[in-house]
Amino acid sequence: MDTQRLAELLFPQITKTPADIEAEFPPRALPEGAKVTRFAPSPTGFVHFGGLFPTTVAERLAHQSGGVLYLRIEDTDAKREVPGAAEALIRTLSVYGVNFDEGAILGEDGAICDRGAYGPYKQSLRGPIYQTFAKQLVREGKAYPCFTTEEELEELHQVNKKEELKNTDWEAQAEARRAEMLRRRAITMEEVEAHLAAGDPFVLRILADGAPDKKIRFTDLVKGNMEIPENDEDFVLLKSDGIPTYHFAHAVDDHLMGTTHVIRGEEWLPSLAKHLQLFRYLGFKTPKYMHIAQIMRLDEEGNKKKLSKRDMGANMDDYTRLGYCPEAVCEYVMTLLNSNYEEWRMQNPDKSYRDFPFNIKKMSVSGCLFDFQKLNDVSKNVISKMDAKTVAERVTAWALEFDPDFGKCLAKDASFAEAIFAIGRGGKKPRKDLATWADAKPYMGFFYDEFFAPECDYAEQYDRADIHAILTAFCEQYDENDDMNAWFEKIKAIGQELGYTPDMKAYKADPAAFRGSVADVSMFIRLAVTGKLNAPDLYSVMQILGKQKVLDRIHAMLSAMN
RNA sequence: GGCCCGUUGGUCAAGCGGCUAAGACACCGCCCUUUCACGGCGGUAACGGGAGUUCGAUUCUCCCACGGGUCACCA
Repeated sequence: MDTQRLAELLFPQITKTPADIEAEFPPRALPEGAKVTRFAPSPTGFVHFGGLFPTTVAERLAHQSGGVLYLRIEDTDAKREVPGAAEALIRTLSVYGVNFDEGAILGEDGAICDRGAYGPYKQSLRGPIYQTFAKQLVREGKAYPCFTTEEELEELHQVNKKEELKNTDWEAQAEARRAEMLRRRAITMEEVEAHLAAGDPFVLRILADGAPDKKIRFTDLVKGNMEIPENDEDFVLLKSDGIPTYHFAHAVDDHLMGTTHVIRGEEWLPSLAKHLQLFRYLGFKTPKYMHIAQIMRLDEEGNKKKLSKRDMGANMDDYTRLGYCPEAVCEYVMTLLNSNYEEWRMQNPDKSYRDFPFNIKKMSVSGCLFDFQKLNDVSKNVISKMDAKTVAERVTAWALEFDPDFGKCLAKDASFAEAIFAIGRGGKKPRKDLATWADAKPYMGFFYDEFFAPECDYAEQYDRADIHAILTAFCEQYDENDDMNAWFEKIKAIGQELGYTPDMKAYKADPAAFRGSVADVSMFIRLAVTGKLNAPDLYSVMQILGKQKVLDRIHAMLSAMN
């Protein structure tokens, strides 16, 4: 077959050569060791937690090494494309600290535009570039056109659609494919001309030179050394619309754009042989690869499964809605990404995670289970370090969107809200009771009459008359200007008169010797004032609430008891 | 089913031929404490199984089991 002629027949419109293209994409001038990484999403949906993972690695590696992080949109599948998805992707990533130096970025008008010298960064706009390399491959006899229609292929792969495939089906299918491949390869120039004359669409397939029983030795930066079988499948390079498949676009773009490290999920490992083959065919230097373990979830049977779109915690918007702050999510991601991160964090409690020396060697090879409990713990620590003003503002902002009734209460008086969140904040041992912004209402909602709802009654064992007497006495003696000590001394004294000891040690040693303790007295008052058995420091609560409201609530309790 | 990857406590994990097998989360107990939270102390809990290499295997090799991923004109 005259491959030179075939190339011209197939791609008459392509006049450039690969060398011309190469000249348009000169190597990057970067310092030694600088890494060029990328995020290359297909605009088919939202950002997935599993996607944030490799992306964070790419971001850290690039920016930590003085390199470049760029974004390339892999919109090679028009059928699946979701309008606006790319824009949303970029915005979400930005929230989680991933910002791009180059590529398809968001302009001031909110639309996507290119920045950088290696564009266009949308693959759908790079058709001629791919075709130039495709033409070259045809010329060299490394690729050929295939006129098999989608329907025919469908028929061939029909068995594949069924979940419960039997052994024999797989074998039969593989056999059928091999036969089909040979048939396709045997296409003659006459047949090609006839098809072309008839206007038949075709795909361009690679002419695979691999033997599956031969292995390629390969080193993945995360997975280490491995042996993978050579590729013998004539996979598609260009689809019938002239747009490349992922495999082809990956090789061409990552080469031209100067990617040094390809960071992606381990689900790509099985097609690695294809990529290696392509880089070799095209004469490109292969980048370094990092295949990152997947995040898993537990299914009904208790087995691990890849975290999928529909799972709670997959969509990054879930975290926003649940009230997790991005800093906490990033922090959690870092703990999963590098096993020594938590240790570093303990030694550097106030540094940004960006100061952490990210280390590829400290990455896990196996997939981990998503753990909300751990996220919550991480989040509590993150929030406990924020000042009251920040917490108040962010809780308010969150509530305004997801819990408007509560949000409006908070927004009404910002300094009041700030005072609420200042309780127990700061100092060496700050309260850690907020894992999410949504936790604020159950903890602090009682400050607002709208959400003040005494949630339980006094336990049976307490004498109603005692409670009544204590509350009444407290009302009589309460002085807003007392300091905490004086305030508490009064409470102790009130209790003691009725046989409620202020000496907790004595009480614990022999509870039967007393009617109760000052803990019980405090509880009576706390329940009346906050409506809850558990609340932040009662003295602070009263100071913030103000004398009138404190007395009102206690009086309300008193009359409710009658 | 083929191929590839993986397997240390409930979870995340350190370990890289010799250790009483770290640490964190969760859980339990104690202490601190007017409740809760915080903090402190302590506890329960692990090398999937079998061969081999070796004086010695969690660590190296092989086999098995289990789990995951993948087998498109999707990425």
